[in-house]
Amino acid sequence: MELDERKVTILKAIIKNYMDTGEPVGSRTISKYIDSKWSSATIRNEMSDLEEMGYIIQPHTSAGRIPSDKGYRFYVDQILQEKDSEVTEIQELMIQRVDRLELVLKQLAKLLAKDTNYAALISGPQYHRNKLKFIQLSKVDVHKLLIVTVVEGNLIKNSIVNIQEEISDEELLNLNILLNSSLNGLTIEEISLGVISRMKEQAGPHSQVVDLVLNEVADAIKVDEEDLQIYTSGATNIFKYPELSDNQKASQLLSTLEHTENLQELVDAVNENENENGIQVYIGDESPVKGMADCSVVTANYDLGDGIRGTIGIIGPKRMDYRKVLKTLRNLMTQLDATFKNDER
Amino acid sequence: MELDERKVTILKAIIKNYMDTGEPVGSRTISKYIDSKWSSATIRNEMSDLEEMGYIIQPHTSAGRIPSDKGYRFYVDQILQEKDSEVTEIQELMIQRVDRLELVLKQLAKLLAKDTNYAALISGPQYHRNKLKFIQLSKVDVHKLLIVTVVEGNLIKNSIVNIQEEISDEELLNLNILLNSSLNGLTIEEISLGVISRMKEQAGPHSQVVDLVLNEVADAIKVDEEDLQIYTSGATNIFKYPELSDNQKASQLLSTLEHTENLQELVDAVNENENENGIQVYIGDESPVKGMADCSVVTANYDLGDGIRGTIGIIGPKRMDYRKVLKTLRNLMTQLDATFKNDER
DNA sequence: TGTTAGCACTCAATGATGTCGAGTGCTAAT
DNA sequence: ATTAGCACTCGACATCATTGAGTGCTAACA
Repeated sequence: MELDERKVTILKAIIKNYMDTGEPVGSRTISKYIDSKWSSATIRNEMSDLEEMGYIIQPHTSAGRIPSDKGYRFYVDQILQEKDSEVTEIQELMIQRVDRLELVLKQLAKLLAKDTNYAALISGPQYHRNKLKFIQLSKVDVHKLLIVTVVEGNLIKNSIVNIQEEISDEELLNLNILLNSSLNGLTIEEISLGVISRMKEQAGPHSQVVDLVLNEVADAIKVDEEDLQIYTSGATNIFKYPELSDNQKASQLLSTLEHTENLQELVDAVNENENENGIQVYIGDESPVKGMADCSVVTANYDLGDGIRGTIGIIGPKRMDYRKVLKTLRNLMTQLDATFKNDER
Repeated sequence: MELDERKVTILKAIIKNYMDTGEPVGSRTISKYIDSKWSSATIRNEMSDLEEMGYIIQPHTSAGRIPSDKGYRFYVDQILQEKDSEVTEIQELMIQRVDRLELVLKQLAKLLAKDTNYAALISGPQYHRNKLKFIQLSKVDVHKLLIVTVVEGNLIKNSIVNIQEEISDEELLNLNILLNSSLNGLTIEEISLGVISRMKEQAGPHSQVVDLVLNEVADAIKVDEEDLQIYTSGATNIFKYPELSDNQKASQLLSTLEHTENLQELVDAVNENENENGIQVYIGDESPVKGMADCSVVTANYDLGDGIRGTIGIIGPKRMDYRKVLKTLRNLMTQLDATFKNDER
C-alpha cells in the first residue's frame, strides 16, 4: 500500500489532535478537524489502512486511534527536514556572567524545563584531550600546600594537602618551575614513570611533595571522567501528562531520572551515533535508556570548543510538541555557540 | 482528663501499629497486640478518650484510628528524651578520600536516602566569618590570568580573566605580594574603599588588574552566599508510602523538593531555632515549608569547624520510623565530627 | 470506482445497587 | 471498673445496566 497524500493528511491530523488532547481520536473528530472534505466513513477506511500499515494503533476495539511509534517517527522525520527559517528569540536565554559553567548549565536545564513543560537534562562537559596546562603550588599555611591545576579547556581543580617538612619560598618557586616545565602539555597517559623519576631526582629533598602533587593531578583529572555531572530539572512536569503520571510509570520514570548512572548511558549513546546537526529524537523503545520506553527523548550535543562537549536532552510524553522542542533546542545551540565563541571563556 | 499509663500504652501501640501497616488500626487489633491485658471494648473506651484529647483521629466513622500530629509529637518527644547508649555502626558511612566537599555531601544524601528509605536533603556549607586567607595570581596564557582565592575554612575559588596589557613575571610576583599583604585576614566588609585605593596606588600601572581581582573576590564569595547548594536524594522513595503517593500529593511534594528555594526556607528556619543537640523534628503542619504538610521532617545541623555549617534533613511520611531516623542522624553527626576534626581538612 | 449514509456491534466509562466486614458506641451484666 | 453483646455506620468491593464514542461492513450513490 502507498502512503498517498490523503493518508498523510489524515495521519498528521491524528497526531496533532492526539498531541493536544492526549486522548484517542476517532474518525468523526478528524472529519470535522479537516473541514469535512471527507466524511467520517472515508476517514474510517483510511484509518483502517493506516492501522494496517502500522502508523496508528487502536488501544482497544471501539476506541479511537493513537499514533504508534512508527507514526511519530514519520511525523518527526518530516519536521527534521524542515528548514527553520524564522529564528524565535529566546531572550531569557541571555546568559549572565559566565564564570562557572556548572551554574549556567543548571540554570539552562531549569529554563528548558520551564519553557517546554517537559523534563530537561543537561550533562556537564566531558573533557577530551586532557592536556595539563598549568600547575601552581602555594603555601597557604606552614604545613599546608595549595595545589592548583589547570587543564586544557581551562578546567581548574584545586586541593589542599598537608606536608610534613617545611618548604622555603625559594624552594617552592623552584618546584613550581620544575613541575611546569616537566608536565605542561602532557596528558595523563604521557606522564610516564620515566618522567616521574626524572622529576623526583631533580626535586631532591622534596621528592615526596612531587608524589603528592602527582596524586592530586591524577585524581583531579580522573574524578571528572568517571563521574560525569548530569543535571536534571522539571522532572515533576511529567505529572502534567496523564499517560505518564499513573503511579507505576511516574515512579519508574522519576527514579530513572534521579539516578544519574541511567542518564549516563543516554549521554554515551548520544555521543556514539551522532547525526549531522547533532540533534536526535528517540521515540519510545528507541531510547537507549530502559526506563523511558513510554517517553520520547530529544537530545542535542553542544560543543564549546577546547574539547568541551556535552549533551542536552528533553524528556516528555510521546505526544510531545516535537516542532517546538526541536526549535528550542536548535535555537539554544546557536545561542550557546555565539556566547561561548565570543567570550572565549 | 489525665494521660494515665494505660492510655500511654495504648497510644504507643496505635502509633507503632500504624507505622508498620499505614492503615487505620482498630480496637481489636490493639487488644491482641498488647497480649490481651484488656478487651477490645476497654480499648475502645480509652481510644474514645484519646480521640477526645486529640491524640488520635478517626478518618471516618467505623474506621480505625490513626495518630494525629499531636500524637506523633508526644511519641517523638519521648524518643528525644531517650539516651541512645548503643552506637550502631554505619560502616558504609566511611567517607572516602575527602577532596571535594560537594561530592561527599551528595554521596551522603544518597546514602541517607538508601538507608532510611525516605527522601534525604543536605545543604552545602554556609560559610560564616568569611575571612580572606590567601590570593594567588598566575599567568596561564599571555592574556589570561588565573585568580585563586582561599577563604577561611579552606574554601577555594578560582576563575580565569582576560587582561589586555601584558604583565611580566616579576610584576606578577609583586602584585601577589601586594594583594596578600593588603587583603589577607579581612572580610568583605572590611575591604573598604580606603584599602582599595591604597592598593591601586601601589599597583601603579596595573591598577586595572586590581579591579579585576577585587571583582572576582567579591563575586566568588557572594555567589556562595546567595545561592546555597542543596542536594536531595531518594525523592522517589515517597512512592513507597501510599498515603503520600497519590498523584496530587506526590506531584506537590516532588516539586517542592525539586525547587531548592523551598528547601532554602527549611534550612533557614532550622538555623534560626536550633535546640540543644541540633536535631529537630517537624510533624505535618509544623514544617516551615508549606508543601510538606503531609510529611514529617527531621533535621540536624552539622558543624565542621572553621565556620563551615550546614543542614541535613530526612523527609518521610508522618508515620516514619522516628527512632531509626534519629539514631541514624545522631550517628552521622558523630562520624562527621570525627572524620573532619581528624582530617583537619 | 471512489465516496458516503446507515446500521449493527463492541467496549470502556460511569453510576446505581447490594453485600461484606471492620470498627464503633452504647447498654446491661459481671 | 471491665467486658460481652448488639445495633449501627460506612468504606471497599463486586455486580449489573446504561450510555456513548467509535468501529466495520454493506448497500446506495455519483
